[in-house]
Amino acid sequence: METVMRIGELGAAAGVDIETIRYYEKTGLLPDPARSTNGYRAYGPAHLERLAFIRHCRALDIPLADVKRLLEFVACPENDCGDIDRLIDAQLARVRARLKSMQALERQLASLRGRCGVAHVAGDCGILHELVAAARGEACACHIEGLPGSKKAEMSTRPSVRRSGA
Amino acid sequence: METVMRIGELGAAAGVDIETIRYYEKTGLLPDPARSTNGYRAYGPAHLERLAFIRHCRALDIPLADVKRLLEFVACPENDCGDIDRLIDAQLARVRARLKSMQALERQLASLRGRCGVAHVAGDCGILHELVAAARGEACACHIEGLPGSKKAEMSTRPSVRRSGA
DNA sequence: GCTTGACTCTGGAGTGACTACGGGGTGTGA
DNA sequence: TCACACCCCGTAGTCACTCCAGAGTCAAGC
Ligand SMILES: [Zn+2]
Ligand SMILES: [Zn+2]
Ligand SMILES: [Zn+2]
Ligand SMILES: [Zn+2]
Repeated sequence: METVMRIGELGAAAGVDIETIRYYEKTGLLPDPARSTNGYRAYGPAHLERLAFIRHCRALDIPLADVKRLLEFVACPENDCGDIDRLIDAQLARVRARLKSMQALERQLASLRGRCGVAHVAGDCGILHELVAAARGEACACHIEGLPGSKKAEMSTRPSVRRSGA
Repeated sequence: METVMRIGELGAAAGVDIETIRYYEKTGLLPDPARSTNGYRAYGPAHLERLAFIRHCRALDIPLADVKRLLEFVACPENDCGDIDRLIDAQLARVRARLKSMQALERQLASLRGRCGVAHVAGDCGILHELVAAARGEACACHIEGLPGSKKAEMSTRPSVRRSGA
């Protein structure tokens, strides 16, 4: 059985949009595939595996630059693995920082949502009132003026990993 | 007391980068301020309040388009507040979805990090092995092929709200 | 008077990871 | 022959900033 795929088949097999595959190729994450006589990309199982690896790393929110480095480790297994550890550590730290601020966010939004009673005019909406009041500096940490060490956790990029169709 | 600020003062007062302020102006979130004779922007306290409102909403990860809508409600308090509720509900749903996938991410990454033992060659690194194995489809939900309802929670944009210097 | 430095102005480009589009070529079943 | 699905390429758009170059403005110091 010859497992030669065109881009659409590869995309369907991996659950990845074709445009994304071409993007990975353009940015050097996927090697340039062979071409059929008509110019269509011709992929083999190795491409599928590599693409799945990339998508799995992306599902872990690992940035493409780091995925590239991981792929180099896969290609060169004789390299030192300390860098892999550090990479995953950094990723974990990023995710934990985001997680923490997400939790704070969730709490704030949940309490905010509870502020809207029966009022139906925006001028009487508790949500809007709360937002305006908070912006004035009451009970909010997002815009304290003279605070020295008031850095928020950085948020980095979004993973998203959405698949188009089954 | 005349509280007329130049852009740098406004930025310092609100803890916002000047570039960000100009960006908000360009995109219509902040109204075009008056200009001094030398062409410098001249802001008043209303601008500061509006900017703080925007930053507070951004700290809640509310996208700028929605912030714009909220500002319209502030300007027109006679409008129906149902839209505010729905907006906050949607935001809360987004945040909760992200939170959930962040938690899953944290678990996956934490277990992944534990995979690296004493090995110092990438070829023997448990992390890399696990990543490759997971990409092949073992024990991972990120790239199941025939699953019908396998949509991942969408991740939307990042807030970041970082302040430059106190 | 001249220089230095801090501040401001403008328009434009870059970031990450896609996503969408326009204008065309290819291949197959009716 | 025609419709339609698939493929090609290059470019531009998304979001919320962030950075830059090149120029103008202003007060203080010498
Ligand atoms: Zn996976
Ligand atoms: Zn309400
Ligand atoms: Zn706030
Ligand atoms: Zn290791």
